[in-house]
Amino acid sequence: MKKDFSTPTMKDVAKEAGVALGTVSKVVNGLPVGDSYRIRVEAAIQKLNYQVNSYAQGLKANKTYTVALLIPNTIEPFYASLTYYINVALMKKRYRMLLCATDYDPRQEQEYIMMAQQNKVDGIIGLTYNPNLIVDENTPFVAIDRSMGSKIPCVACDNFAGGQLAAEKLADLGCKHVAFLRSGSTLDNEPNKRKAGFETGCLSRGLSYEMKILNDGDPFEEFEHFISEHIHDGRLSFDGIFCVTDRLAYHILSILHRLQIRVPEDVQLIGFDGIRTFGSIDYHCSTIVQPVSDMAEMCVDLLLRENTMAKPPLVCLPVTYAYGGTTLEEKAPANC
Amino acid sequence: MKKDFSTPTMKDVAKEAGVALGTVSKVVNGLPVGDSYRIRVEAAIQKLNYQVNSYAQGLKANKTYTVALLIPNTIEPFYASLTYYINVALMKKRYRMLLCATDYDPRQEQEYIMMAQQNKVDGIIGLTYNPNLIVDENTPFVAIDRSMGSKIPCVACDNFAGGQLAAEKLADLGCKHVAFLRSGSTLDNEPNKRKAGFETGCLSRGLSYEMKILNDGDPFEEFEHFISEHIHDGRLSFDGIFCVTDRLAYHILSILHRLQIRVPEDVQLIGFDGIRTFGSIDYHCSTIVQPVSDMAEMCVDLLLRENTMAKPPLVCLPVTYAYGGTTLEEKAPANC
DNA sequence: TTGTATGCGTTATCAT
DNA sequence: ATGATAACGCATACAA
Repeated sequence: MKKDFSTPTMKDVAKEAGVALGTVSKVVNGLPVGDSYRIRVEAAIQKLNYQVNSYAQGLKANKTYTVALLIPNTIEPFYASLTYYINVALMKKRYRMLLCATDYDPRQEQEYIMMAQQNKVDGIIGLTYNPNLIVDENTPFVAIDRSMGSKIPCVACDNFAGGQLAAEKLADLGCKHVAFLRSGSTLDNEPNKRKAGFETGCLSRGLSYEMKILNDGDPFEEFEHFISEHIHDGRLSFDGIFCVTDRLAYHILSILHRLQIRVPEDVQLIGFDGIRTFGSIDYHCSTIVQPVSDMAEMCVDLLLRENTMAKPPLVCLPVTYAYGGTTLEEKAPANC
Repeated sequence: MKKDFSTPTMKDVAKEAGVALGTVSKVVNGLPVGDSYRIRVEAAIQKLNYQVNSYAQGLKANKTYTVALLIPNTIEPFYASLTYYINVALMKKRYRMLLCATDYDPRQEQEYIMMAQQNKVDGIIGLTYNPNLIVDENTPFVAIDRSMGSKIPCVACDNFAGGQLAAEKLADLGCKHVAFLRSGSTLDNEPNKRKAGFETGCLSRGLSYEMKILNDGDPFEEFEHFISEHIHDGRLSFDGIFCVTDRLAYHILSILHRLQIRVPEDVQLIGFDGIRTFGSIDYHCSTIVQPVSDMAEMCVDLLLRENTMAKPPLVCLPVTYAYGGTTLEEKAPANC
């Protein structure tokens, strides 16, 4: 019994064109071939609707033009945006992307890494939460937002400068006493530098500040308690807040509304991340903007760079400030 | 010259364990093997850190356990959510996902399809905008939100019922004269049924309505004109609006704010999609909720279903209504 | 220049 | 039950 319904192979093309197998391979790969042969082969390819089998290619060449992306999910705007831009950056270089949504689960992260290795990916880009990931020595790896040792490059925005910038902005906009709010992973990662940057900025501008830091398990309600405690005679005792993410800022905003504190009149609010899901019209809050597209390109560049020696252990990309309605401003930027 | 730094193969394991190649294969695949052999092989696998090569498997078996997802991007909440849940549904069945962000570009869509076919994917799930996609007959395909002929199943939410539900909700909440606003692709797709459903709902409830429909190229500002034109003596001439997406609702909301129209006091607003990126605390507007997770599961089920005959041409999944602050409500649902 | 033969890592069909 | 061998589709070194 012969294969019949299956997709055509090079052998079929060769037979159809009346040439040898190697000749077809050369035509497909753009290697020099006599014109008369080339034409016949191309005609046969058209006729049979032939497409190369990347699996056979990959097996032979030990290269798959495939990269795995490990990311908690694609729903939170920062992850969603990163995923998109990394996909675009890979596509530009004609690489395919294996998406691995890990749900912050260290076990799933490890499982996906093994899957990727079995799939012989040419590299892995990972924003992960497992501190002891086991990843094969000869599978290139680029980490986002977390240092995983000097052999693995880490790409992040300049989180420290971002915190500093937030403090300076609040000072510029007239704040005197501010608060720093943080929740999220206590894992040793780059975004944690936002706090140190903010403190540095406050000190250099003579801003006094307090901090409320929630650890992983803590209930979000604690932020509401914290804010309530700082209301005396209907007035909030600080006039500026820096939230470690836009997500948190969004949450704080709803608390403030509920407590009848006006933003930005009574208190100004700055978040961090700066993703605008619907283009320029869409913002929750003023924010420190991560250069997501640049970070994505950098990840891909570093990952696919041949020269292993030229891979720096940490790359910090510059952040910017963007107005978003929760700070006072000379004037709001034009919409649309 | 021998391979040396490359990853170990079955042959290496066989040599290490002192058994034949076939025996290793059996152990790896869980086929019956003598216990003494099994133990030696497993030890060798451990020692060498062996992992199967899915590319060799795929070549042999003509099955790759890989599915491609074609989606415009992963940034807009509905697409982001769909991507995530499809990834989860695939993972459950131990399938890998090739992410293809197409940017609404018909050419990229076609390119990605060819790439997927060369990659010998076991199937393709696509939310596409190219009406003449060429896709190989023997590559299973499931479409989202767009019918592509009776041979290709289409998965969507019940868009007609959703439009109807929106009209009924507005009627229940006291509206008398409402508006339908729409922008987006004019391509013949399932979401376009929202309009017909809404009209049907209005008629059955005796609601009068007007419509403003923007075509692909039209500037968004037209919505602002439309609304301005319907303000007389500071009052809007309709008391309810149904927007064809949450994205549009969000935009309309900011226009209404600018025009000093209060929501929901002066006019109630219902959108469509219902993605909450930050969990339950996060909403822009009241909305008709698509069952994204169910849609994702359905796509995967249909795609991987062996029995080709059992694939219905169109599957519509039920929608629900969710309060989100832009409609009057008996009381807001408890947060958290 | 074109054709032939071998091997990539695996699975499956054979004998043993 | 285990070991040898062919085949999957392609690329390439080598022979013609």
